[in-house]
Amino acid sequence: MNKRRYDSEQAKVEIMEHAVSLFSQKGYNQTSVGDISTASGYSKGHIYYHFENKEKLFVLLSQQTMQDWHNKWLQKDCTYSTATEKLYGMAMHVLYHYQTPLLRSGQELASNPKSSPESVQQLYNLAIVPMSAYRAILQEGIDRGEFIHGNIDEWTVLLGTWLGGLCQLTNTQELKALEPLFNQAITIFLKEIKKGGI
Amino acid sequence: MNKRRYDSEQAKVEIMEHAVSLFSQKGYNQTSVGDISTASGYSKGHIYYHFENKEKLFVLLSQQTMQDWHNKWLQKDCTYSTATEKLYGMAMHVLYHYQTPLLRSGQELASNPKSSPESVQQLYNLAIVPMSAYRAILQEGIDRGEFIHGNIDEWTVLLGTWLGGLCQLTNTQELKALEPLFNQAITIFLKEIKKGGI
DNA sequence: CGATGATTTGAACGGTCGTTCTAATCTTAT
DNA sequence: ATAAGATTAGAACGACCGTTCAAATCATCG
Repeated sequence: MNKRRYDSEQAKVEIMEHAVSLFSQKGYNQTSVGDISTASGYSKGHIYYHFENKEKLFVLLSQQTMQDWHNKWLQKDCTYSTATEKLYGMAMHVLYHYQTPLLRSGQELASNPKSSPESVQQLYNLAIVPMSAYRAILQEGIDRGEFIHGNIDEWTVLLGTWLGGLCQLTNTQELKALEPLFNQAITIFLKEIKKGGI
Repeated sequence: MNKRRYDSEQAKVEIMEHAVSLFSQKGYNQTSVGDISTASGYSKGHIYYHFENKEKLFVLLSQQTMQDWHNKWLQKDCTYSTATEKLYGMAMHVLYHYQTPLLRSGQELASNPKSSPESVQQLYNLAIVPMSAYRAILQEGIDRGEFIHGNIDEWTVLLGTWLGGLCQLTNTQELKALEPLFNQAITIFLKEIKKGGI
């Protein structure tokens, strides 16, 4: 009744790490179970010992990645004292920690009619995580009197789509070089919502 | 030496129409040549009579779609009298005519290592088309004295990513319902760049 | 040691897909 | 009408992929 017999858990972790890397680089459809097998050094059969199928593996990795992103944000969140600071901090957090390539390959899975509806739903649910984080900051800003009263749902979507759009640039550009762009987006957005900013 | 013998050109057009539709709905990898054959009613062999391979077909369709989008914009462009009006007009043009699903599936092709570098390059070049259209409006606004002097390249990227991000919503929402969101994005953006807008 | 159950492998299956090839059909020109 | 060339169909190939399965290996416990 030991927790670990002979390190199957370690193998599972290694498989997941290589799978995340491959899905991010090549996308969902273009990453084969054989690729994951070769990269991780474990047989294809062994992957199916740990995971029901490729689809479930991908959904699990996506959820775990998003969870990880959110947890890291919550750690930073309390280090800022104003909602305005939080917005700039969030922009950097998105730039450096949002796993755009992995989450984008989820669209491949979601657009495939053969994918199980359950998996597709689980992937769509992931989009709620960042949106609710953005919304929390905006709400806090209103409550604290930093931001004007406005349509918070609309603001959330506008902010989310802008940051999401900017993230697509991470394919082709250095992250460091994108910092001014992300900050400028926040600055422009703040002009709209900040009290006395008109 | 007639132009059309017996309507092979018509067949080619029909194949292209169905291919665009399928690539948009199911993505690049999940759309097989067999799918296009079934949908169009022409045999797989016939598709290869008109097109060198699946990859070239997709690139051609992408280019044609982008060209079409740009041409339609140029027709509208001259009906607006100010750069400000053009920005709002562009937002609607993007919302209703930018073929997000098709162009997104280009990322599947581009992320596949087996794709020919030439095709990947051609797809990346497509991104220049909308960006230069945005830039032209911003430049005109500055020249006409509507907009302040600022970093036009940065503005172009910020506007482009925002509209691009908003386009992702067209998957799940009605286009009509997105109009206020697109307009609001332009309004916020204009507050930053409009003369005397501070 | 020997049994038991967890772990791991690698071959094999069934299916799909992009592409090629050959033959058949059709149009046009002579 | 018949040859020549354009067009179309459909079978076939070779490669790959997700998944299954039976057998082999290993750690632990009685």
